[in-house]
Amino acid sequence: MPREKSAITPHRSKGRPRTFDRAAALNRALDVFWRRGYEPASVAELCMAMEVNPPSLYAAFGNKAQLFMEAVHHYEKVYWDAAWQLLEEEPDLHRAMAGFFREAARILTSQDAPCGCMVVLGAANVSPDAQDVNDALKALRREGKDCFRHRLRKGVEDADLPSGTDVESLALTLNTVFEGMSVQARDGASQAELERIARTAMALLPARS
Amino acid sequence: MPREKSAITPHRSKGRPRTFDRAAALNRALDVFWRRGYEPASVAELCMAMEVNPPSLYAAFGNKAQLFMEAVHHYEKVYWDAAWQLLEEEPDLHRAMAGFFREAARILTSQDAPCGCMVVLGAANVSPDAQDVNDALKALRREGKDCFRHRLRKGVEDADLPSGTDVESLALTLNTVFEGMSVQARDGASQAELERIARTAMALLPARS
DNA sequence: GACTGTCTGTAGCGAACACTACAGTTATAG
DNA sequence: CTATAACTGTAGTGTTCGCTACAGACAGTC
Repeated sequence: MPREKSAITPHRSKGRPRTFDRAAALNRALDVFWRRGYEPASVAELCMAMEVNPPSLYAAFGNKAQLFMEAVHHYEKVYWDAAWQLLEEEPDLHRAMAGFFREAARILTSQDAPCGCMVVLGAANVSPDAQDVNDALKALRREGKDCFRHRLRKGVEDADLPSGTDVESLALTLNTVFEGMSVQARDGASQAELERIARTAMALLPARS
Repeated sequence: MPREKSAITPHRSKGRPRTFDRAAALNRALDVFWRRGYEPASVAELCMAMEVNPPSLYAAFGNKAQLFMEAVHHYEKVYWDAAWQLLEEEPDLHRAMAGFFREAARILTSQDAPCGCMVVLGAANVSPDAQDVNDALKALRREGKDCFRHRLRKGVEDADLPSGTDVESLALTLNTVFEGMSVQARDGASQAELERIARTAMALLPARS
């Protein structure tokens, strides 16, 4: 009965084995980065939360930027993959969009503290020397926009939207609402408020012709 | 012929007069804060841009946080006051909204570098010890939301909108689009793209009943 | 057993941060 | 003129930042 990951990752190589759970530590780091953002999260605070000393952190994750990227990756996988998949795979476009936004409202308010989406706000203010981190998040934001566009295009093909629909403008706008919801969430908007925003924005989708 | 402010503010008090133009220095500071955000803008960089040494900065503006607040205040006054006034005073609601968003698209792309709105993104990631700065911006964001709500309510009273209009949801959503536009702008969206988003979002406004 | 490689905690590196002590300068007040 | 008060540049302050040198601990390999 092989397990994918034991609590303490087993070592088959030489050397002293790691004494902490890498996956658990990554989760703790994600929590800190999500709440604080990239730069305000200090390595000291990360170490505290991860219950690890700096040398162990650097040995396991490289440096702060790499740890952040890995945390974002994990964040996307744990929190958003299902939502994006729902958007893509639900056959009916209107239900797909409504479902995605409802899920987004849930995720954006799932933390006990209000922090919005890590991809949208996690590296909003960043020194010029950490520009690569911001660029990576920017690429992820672009992916989100592309998902909207792609799904809307499919909606037109499926005749869920009128053939004359301005897919490009609609994708841009829905993506803007989506990213705006992160700002709202960080300002303390409740799940119900975010759902209301989402439901209102759904009116932008033309009915089946 | 009294001038409101001479290039070098005249002193009627004792002591050595200031040798730099306070207003001009504030403008330079605004520029730095706008591009970089609150925390990544270092006092050293601010001093460089303002052509002033640290002691002069602190004597004239208090500290970094106060300088930032004053810069934000100035930013609001110079860039946004006219837009909010247009929103409030243009009699026709649909024209008021469209005008405001068109103006917003212009302002958000007016800098040579993409940076979005200072109120929305200027202190997005901030250490816990600068929380008061974030709180102040949050209050300004709330004001914006209230402006939308107030204007929409007036629109219903003026019969520019149907009497059954859900003003609250509409205000929340338009404000979300507005704040989302800042994220788009920082990601490099052009004025034309922002206008397209705005025009698309305008479809949320019900026609005169 | 000796050898080797990786992880561990301690302790501290240089750099950058926001901010200021201080002495000198230049204005007004009396 | 002297005294006082505000601003000036130089040259720092203490703190925090991300990161690491180092020595000891612990594993597999021979």
